[in-house]
Amino acid sequence: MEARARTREQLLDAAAFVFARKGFAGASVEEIAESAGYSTGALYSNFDSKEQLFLELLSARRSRGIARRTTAIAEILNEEIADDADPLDALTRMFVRIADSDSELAPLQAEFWLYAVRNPEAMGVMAEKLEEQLVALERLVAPLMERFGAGPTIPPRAVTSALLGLFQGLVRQRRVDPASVPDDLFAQAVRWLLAGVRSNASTTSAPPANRGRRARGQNEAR
Amino acid sequence: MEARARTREQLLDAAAFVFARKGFAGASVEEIAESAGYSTGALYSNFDSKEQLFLELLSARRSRGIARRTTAIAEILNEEIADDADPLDALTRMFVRIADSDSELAPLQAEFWLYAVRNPEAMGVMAEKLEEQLVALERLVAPLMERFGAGPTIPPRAVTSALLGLFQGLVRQRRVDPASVPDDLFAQAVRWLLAGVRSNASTTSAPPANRGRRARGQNEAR
DNA sequence: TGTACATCAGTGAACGCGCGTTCACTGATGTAC
DNA sequence: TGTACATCAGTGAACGCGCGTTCACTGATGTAC
Repeated sequence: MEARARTREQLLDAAAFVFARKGFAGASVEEIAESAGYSTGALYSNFDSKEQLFLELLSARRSRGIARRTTAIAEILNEEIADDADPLDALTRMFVRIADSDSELAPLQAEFWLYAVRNPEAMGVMAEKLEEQLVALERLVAPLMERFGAGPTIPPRAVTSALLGLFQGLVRQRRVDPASVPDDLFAQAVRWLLAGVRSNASTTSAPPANRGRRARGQNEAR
Repeated sequence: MEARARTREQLLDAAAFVFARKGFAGASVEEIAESAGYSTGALYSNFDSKEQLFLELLSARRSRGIARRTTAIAEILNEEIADDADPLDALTRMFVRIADSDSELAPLQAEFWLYAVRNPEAMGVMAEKLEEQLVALERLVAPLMERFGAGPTIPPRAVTSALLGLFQGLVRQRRVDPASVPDDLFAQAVRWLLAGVRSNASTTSAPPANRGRRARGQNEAR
């Protein structure tokens, strides 16, 4: 690799680390440069500004991370299926790993999200990355749905969105209080979700009346 | 109300607003004080530091917001039940309202979360607030579970945690790309979850084998 | 009722520090002959 | 192969700005007599 390109990569690595730990506003370019082993001048020789460095991280790096995690999940899932084991046990391991050991991912993602909420011109890139992630995940979720016998009327995309939201929400919650989100809660919730999808509680979803129901419109004056 | 206490409240209101829009590090005390109609000195006459003001917001204000939202949900739910309508339609409205119109809640919450992740001494307070919210929500979820016929082995607390995670995850996702999280996705997912909980896919959860399964341990050498 | 004084919430200018950014410079590497 | 020069990635001190915090002060309000 060209020397210059390697410097850039090192600066990006350091930036990801420092931004995750201190936040966009809290991180100083000096700390980033120093942590990469360079001077602040080197940073400005490779990037226009602190802001551009941050955005570069979002637009050029996120895709790589998404792809890496998706293939990792796919591998584990396939392995379990080949072993004829419960494929959802794999999700528990994945969940615990991302939630606990990759401790920089969630803060950095929160930082990106806040930046995009506050700087709408960056929201487009953010939406692209989300789309990328949803497309990648859908390729894993669709077969799972079929395997679990979901009704053909259920759009895999909606289920994928829900799963991603559930995952990210639980990861954050686990950081606050691990006890409130036990290791297997995510997989457990996925089981419930898939079972629900299978039983197809689509649009009707009348609650199973466990006591006499009055006909609509007969209720007394409000 | 005492004049001093009112000043404090106004400063706290302004702080919530500015912190939500600029973040903890990005907000300036001058902007907060000015936005409340006071001088920066007034702010320091009421709070020890920018940090303490922020923490005051977390520890003294969050509870109020949680209680307010919980009772609002409870009211709507009860109303729908009294009308004998689908109680989950209410959730759709609630979801859309909090996600779209209360646009400061999610960023401020993300800001608190990031602060706590970075300053572990504040994590305790954060966990207390989460606990408070889970307890409040559980009182709404447990009856719903019963109504939907959940197996008695399913702990309401786990379902509540999952629902809160799902909700918060989808709110954030919706900010990035509203199209990926349609209005009724949250309620839809809740339906799936509750239907799954009813069918009780608890610990066993063997996937419905749609082809011959080999006995465990018979698989060829790895 | 009126006067003198005490209290204290809020003012706003001043301070000093840390930051993002700039830029004249260095020195290693490559190229021309 | 050796020499002179060009290029350019990276240096690091300097600049100026905005910020959090301080503090001597003001002036409205309440109290004592």
